[in-house]
Amino acid sequence: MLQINIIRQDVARVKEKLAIKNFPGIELVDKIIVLDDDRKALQLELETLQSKVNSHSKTIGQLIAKGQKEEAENAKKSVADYKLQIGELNVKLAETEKLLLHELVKLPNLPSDKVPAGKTPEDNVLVREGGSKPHLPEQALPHWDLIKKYDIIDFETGAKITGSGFPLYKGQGARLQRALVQYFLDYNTAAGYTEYLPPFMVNEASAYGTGQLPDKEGQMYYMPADNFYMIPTSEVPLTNIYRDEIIKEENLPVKMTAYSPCFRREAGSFGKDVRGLNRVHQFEKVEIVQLAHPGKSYDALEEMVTHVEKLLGSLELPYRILKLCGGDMSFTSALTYDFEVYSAAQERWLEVSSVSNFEAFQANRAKIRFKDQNGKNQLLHTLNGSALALPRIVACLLENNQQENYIALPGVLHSYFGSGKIG
RNA sequence: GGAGAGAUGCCAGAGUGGUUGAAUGGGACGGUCUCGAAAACCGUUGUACUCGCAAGGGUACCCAGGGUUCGAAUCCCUGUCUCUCCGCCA
Repeated sequence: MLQINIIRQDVARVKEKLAIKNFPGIELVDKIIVLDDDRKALQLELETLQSKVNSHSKTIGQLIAKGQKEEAENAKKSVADYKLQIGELNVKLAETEKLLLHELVKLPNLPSDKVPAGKTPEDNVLVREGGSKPHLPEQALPHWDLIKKYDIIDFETGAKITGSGFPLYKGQGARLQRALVQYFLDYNTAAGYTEYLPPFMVNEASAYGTGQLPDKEGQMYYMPADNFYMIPTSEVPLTNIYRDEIIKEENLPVKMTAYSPCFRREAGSFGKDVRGLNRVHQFEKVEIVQLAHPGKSYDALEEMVTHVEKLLGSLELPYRILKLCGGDMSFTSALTYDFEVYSAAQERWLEVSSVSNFEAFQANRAKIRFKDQNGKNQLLHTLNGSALALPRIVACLLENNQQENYIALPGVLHSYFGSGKIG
């Protein structure tokens, strides 16, 4: 959520920035400012009355103490009138605040100055490419065939147990998941990230704090009996660790990593994008999150990009890094780099990580702050990225490394996997 | 799931209807003393919103949400969480 004060400071700039994100409701900005003006006026009126009630009440107390009962009774009567007005104003103010918040949460984060203009993924800017694409033989198989050939992932039985998009990993397939998670966590903690194992369900306040609610409600699995949401990413519990907290400046940046399964309803997805491991309802992911000083968040972002890049390099997968254009960025992000690996058998790029700086957008809603050197509380910047999401990494590992009778695994995984190959 | 106890500032912990945004202690910060430090002493030490050019005001907040009252940290209701006991259980 954008800070209302920042919007008010430079309305023209806010509108300009929203245009880069191709936000269709620019006029919302003016509406919000009018609502905020109303709010201020109502608040002033209300507080003036409350102030009167308070001072009268004090007087009444003193009168009673002196035994002047009649004067006290008269004073009580005069307060009753204020109380009526206060009641009405309270209702109006609450309505206005609700409306203001309702509109304010509709505004996406402002893109940073570094974000290129553009509308579709074609407008994303290629930052770097790395690794080399393998030359596969004619009869190379896509991963959905390879998993059957080696009997390592069973979608049909997963569908029987739960439903479509809930893969059942088996044997070496299950072990590969464990090996990758372990490797990623070790890699992240070696870089100074503190490892967590968070709850996989969160309450409403947490889902709201990181911005999953209210706009992405339909994408989460929901448990009505307890009002819990299954996490779509461990970013949610990790970031919410510091919700409503004030961090000491010397403890910045806060660097966290966690493995978790991720649950996504993916309502509305269809077609070849969802084939095999490309899009599933439950998948494993290791996430990195940073809470950074506002002046240092873009350095932190670059650091995270390098961190993920080296990790992909160590898996010996062909990758590329894209800087997302305004139109392809998420609602909450100020700057995002996407990491894609090349799936040789599908002959397409698959997104495996997305590293973003949210600036103060999440922190404003979740009230994540630090005390600066002047003793003033300031919002932090939040950043996160995947390091890494497993399914598409697995798809590429299988496809790109397929041999006639086995699948070769990159050297870094051998000790974790207990073998150098599948099959 | 059943029974009971509790939730107050950075921490501990008073406070059971009237200048209480909150005693006291600890911590932290500033100062005095000291060559320096410790000790001692003095002082400072919440957040959000809002009015104001400023100085300086106002309002709200003692888990959360309602209620009673002229007035609530204090009384009532509901919820959440924590602890203890019982039950169940990997």
